[in-house]
This record gives sequence, C-alpha cells and structure tokens, in this order.
Amino acid sequence: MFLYDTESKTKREFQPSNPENVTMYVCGPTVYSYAHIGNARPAVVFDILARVLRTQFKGVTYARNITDIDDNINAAAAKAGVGIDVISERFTQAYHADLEALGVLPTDVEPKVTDHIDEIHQMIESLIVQGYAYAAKGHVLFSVESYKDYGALSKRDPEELLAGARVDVAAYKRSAGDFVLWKPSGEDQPGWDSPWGRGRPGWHIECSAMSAKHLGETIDIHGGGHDLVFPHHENERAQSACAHGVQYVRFWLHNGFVNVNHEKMSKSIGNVLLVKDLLKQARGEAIRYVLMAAHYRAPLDWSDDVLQQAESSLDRLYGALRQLGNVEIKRTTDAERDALIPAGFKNAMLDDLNTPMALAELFSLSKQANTATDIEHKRSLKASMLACGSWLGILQQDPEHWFQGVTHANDVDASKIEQMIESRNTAKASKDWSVADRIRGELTAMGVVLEDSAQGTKWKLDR
RNA sequence: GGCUGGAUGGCAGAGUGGUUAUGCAGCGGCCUGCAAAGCCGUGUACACCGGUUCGACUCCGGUUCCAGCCUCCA
Repeated sequence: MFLYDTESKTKREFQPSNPENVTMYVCGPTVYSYAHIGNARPAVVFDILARVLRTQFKGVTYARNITDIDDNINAAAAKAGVGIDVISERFTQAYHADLEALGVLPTDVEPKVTDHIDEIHQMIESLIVQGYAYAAKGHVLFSVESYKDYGALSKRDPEELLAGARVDVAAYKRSAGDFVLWKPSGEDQPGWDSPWGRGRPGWHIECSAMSAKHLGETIDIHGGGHDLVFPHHENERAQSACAHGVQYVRFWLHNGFVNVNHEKMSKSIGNVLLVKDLLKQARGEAIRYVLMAAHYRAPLDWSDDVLQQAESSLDRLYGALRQLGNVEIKRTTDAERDALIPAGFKNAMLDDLNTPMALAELFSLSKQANTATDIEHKRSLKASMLACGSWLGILQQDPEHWFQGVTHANDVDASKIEQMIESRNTAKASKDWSVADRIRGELTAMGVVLEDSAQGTKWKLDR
C-alpha cells in the first residue's frame, strides 16, 4: 500500500519495519472538554487506516493517547473546584462515547500521560546526560541547536524560526527555539517530584515517552492533525531521535482540517461543532460518512447540508442491501472476505486511503445489486458490499435498523405502524384507494414513508 | 514577512495530457392504482493570464483569492 509521508513529501510504498507487526501512534485528545468534529476526523481517518492495515499485514498495534495532564485541564478543574482526575475522567468517557457512536473501534493501547511519569523522567534524564537538554530554574529544556536535523519535518529553517519568534523569550532559555520538557508546578498546581524539582511534563515529551514504551523506539506510522506538524511533531521527533539515536517515525501522516462554512472552527468565532451535538442532527454513521467523503489530507468544509446529503447517500447503499435482505450469504473467514473486495475498491484504498474513490466503487456495486437477477450474482454483490463496508466502518448494521431505528427526533411505535400497514393493505386488496391513501397520509404525518413492492410493504422513517 | 496546501458543475467531492468520476439536489421517462424505492436518460464543471503540446481541467510560469502553521490548537 502507498501512503503520503509528510517528511519526504511523497507518496511511498508502505512496508512495516517488522513484517509481523505494524506500529501506529496517533495523537489523541487533551481531555478538558467535549470532542468537536475536528477531533473526530483523525479518530475516524486513522480508524479506517487501522482497519485496512489489519487486512494487509499480519499484526497491527495501534496506540492513541489520552493527555490527562495539561494547563487547560488544570484550569477546568480549578474552575469546577475538583481534582484534575475528575475532569479528565469525565471527558475521557465522553470521548469514548462519541467515538463509539461514530463507529470508531477501540485502539490496542490507550496510554495516559499520568501513568507514564517515570518513563518521561527517564527520557528527560537521558536527553540531559547526552547533552541535548539542560535544567534551568526548575525547567528542563530541549536545546534545539544540539540537533542538526531540527526543522526537517516541518520544512522550517531553525535560523529563521529563531529570528522570527514573536513571543518574549524566557530568560532561562539558551536559545529562543528551545522548548520545555519539564516545567515547575506551584503549590496549587498538580505536580510530581523529580530530580529537577516538583513539576509536570511539557506538552511534547509525553508522546515520545509513551510511543517508545508501547510501540518501540522506531514506529512505522505516526498520525495526527495537520496543525501538529509544528511544533508538536517536530519537537517529538527531535526528542525521540536524540534520546534513542535511531529514526523515530518512518511515515508521518497528517489529516486536513475541518472548516465550518469556509472558516476555521474556533472558540473565538463560536462555530465549534461538538460531536455530541451533531449526533442530535444525524446518526453517527452519517457523520462518519461525511468524514470519509473527502480525502483525508484535504481540508473538509462542513456546512448545513453535508449531514443530510450523507444520510441520503447512505440511504442508497442501505437501500440496495435492504432489497437483498433475503439473500443468504455464507459466513466467511477474514481471508475469504478480502477476496470479495473488488479490485477498484482495494486499489483506491491502498492508494493513500482514497476513500472518495472507494465510495464510488461501492455505489457501483449497489447499482449492480439493484439490477442483478441471478441469485449467485446477488449473493456475491451483497457479500462484496458488506466486505467493503467493513474496511470503511459503515454498512454493518441491519438495513431495517438503519431505516427504522429510533432517533432522538422520532419516537415511533413499530407495532402500531405494522398494524396500520396491514389495514392499508386490506383496503388495497379491495381497491379501496381512498381508505388506503388516508392511512398512508396518517403514516406520513407520523414521519413514516411506505414502499410497496411485490414482496410486500416496507416502511422507513423520514429523517 | 517566511513556510505549507488549495481553487472542479446548484451542493459535497475524486481523477486524468485526448474517453461518463461518484453521491445529493433538479429535470424528462419507465415502473406503480397513486406514491415511495429502483431503473433509463439529462446539465456550456474544471479561478484568471500566458507558455509547452497535434491536443491541457491535467505539465510549466505568473496573477488573484482561500485555508493552515510560525511555539494554546485535531
């Protein structure tokens, strides 16, 4: 498979350094508030990548961290008058609930920073001993000048970077670009004892320490949002490469931003879209669909209609599956299921995760399914659609549930609907169209849409 | 100012040096008691100006506009 690597700025063929096991680390959330759609995008993108990797390689270890010590968390805890663990626990649970609604599978490892203070200490110590870091006034800083390759990931010239620093440079820094590995905590702030005094870790060191512990010193894939390229990933790269003396990451992957109505989503503009709120407008699968309808590296523009369009698109796919409801397919092993993936779909997915093109292939399958007459052909099309869906993390629910499942907005009584349909069908049988249409009108008013066919009458909720 | 990446039909969004992306919405038709679903058909789309080429939306140069990063940020 081919993946675009930010560092080399090219699409390269991906092979894990250990063919037995792919290692992937993705920057997870800082848990001080609810997840917004911009947090959801990398979660979904790398969930799809993990699903695909698992079909292509023997083993995959996927880690996504939880940052549970951070000044934003401290502020939220202080404001609420509770400990930081209360805040981080609350929003970790909320994050998990949101991701589950989006069909994101749990990762293999989900390290938390506060469980890795020892590893962080050891890594900082190693950097100091090797001359890459220095202690100053209760801080420990990474010396950017000590690492000649600094800036290679984000394509920044360290000289210009330092000259262009637009914030006041703290007096204890040897160089303006130096960044904090460890910083002192006041009496009222959370902190841990350390050789450099009581304090807490800087922002970047956590990912370096945790990825090394759980995935090894060199990892195959490191992912995150595009805004993390600098400074977060540049700094992580510097720390890890210097501490371990080996290449840190073989493929750097970054997803594009979600804009809202062509504007950056930000608190100051007040257009932050929380996943939990979007879930009131549409089902999680539709939100997931929107996130895969654009290529993962491209910016994605969120607007009022995208969710409705996604629901309609999924209606088409589930409609094809519903129509094949009685078509039995064999239970398949993983290997058999991969053989059901059409070449066009597979090639698109293995070419840097081209999900829009893969979806086009899926729509082509649905069209074939809608026109197929041969039962064996139908079987194979249904199996293929479901297999493709499993790569993308969609189409895995019962079509009837997709069309009839209750949402916040609809509270319907399925048995009552079935009764009304039966009455209408009795009227239809005696060609009493006025009664039949009156009943259908009542159902329409309830938000129920009917579909008559030779196989009987089906219904769905009008979303 | 420096560094990235964009600009495709009403909307979303791929891709390619010469052939229909795809989906949503619209329009016409088939089917249907009527609908719905499905099927068939349908739309001067590729920011602007030059250049290369037999031929460019696709390559090169420039212009305009948009977004991101430049130590809070998915």
